[in-house]
Amino acid sequence: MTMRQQLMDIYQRLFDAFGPQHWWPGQTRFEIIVGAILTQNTSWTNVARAIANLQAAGCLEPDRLHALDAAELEPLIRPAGYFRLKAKRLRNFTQWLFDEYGGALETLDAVETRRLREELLGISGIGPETADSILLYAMDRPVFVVDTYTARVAVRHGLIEPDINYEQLQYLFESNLEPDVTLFNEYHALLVRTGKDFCKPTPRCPACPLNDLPHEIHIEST
DNA sequence: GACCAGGCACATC
DNA sequence: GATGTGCATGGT
Repeated sequence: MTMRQQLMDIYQRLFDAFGPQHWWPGQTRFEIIVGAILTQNTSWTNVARAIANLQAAGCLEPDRLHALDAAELEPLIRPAGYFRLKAKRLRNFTQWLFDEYGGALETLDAVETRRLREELLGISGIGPETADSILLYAMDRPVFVVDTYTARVAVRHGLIEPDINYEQLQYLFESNLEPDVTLFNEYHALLVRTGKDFCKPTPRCPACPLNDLPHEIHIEST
């Protein structure tokens, strides 16, 4: 099988097993961006509480969020963990949005994807995964989002070596799949679902949809 | 009580 | 340039 066929086979198995994941869980672009920052190394259930607090406070809009100082914002996002750090990161984003784009997310539509990615990476607190999540799920750009689950599944099934970096793993998917926002959306969501349910750091993968793939290290490797 | 969760920046060697 | 560490809450 070619790499493309392997990647599509994995996708098909996961989709057949789990069905559509309906990502991103958020109503507006700004809510998606806020969620992308808050979910850094944090489970979504915790993030959902923080977002509910922001919603209740009427602060899920760039101007309202930006108007808050740290003493007001930190308690609202406390359930998401790293709350002092993430309060700064949210503010770094809104500061950039107002400084460079007048606070209007729609103006980002005119910016070319590579350039927008570089600009996002220039914001302190936004790394590759957060930037790509924003690009794919908030900006509808065909960018493949890589995360720890992506790497874990790919390594366990022998698609890559363990020491591959973020951009290399991203390139593996982007160079072998059509640049399709819907496909990238669902694929990443399915990989996260697989990671949550089966591909734990401690390898125990009963009933994983990928169990009978031709691999040697699905269970044994890290 | 240990481990994990949809990372990232910064220090240190 | 690789490797280590702090950040923090909540579920299993």
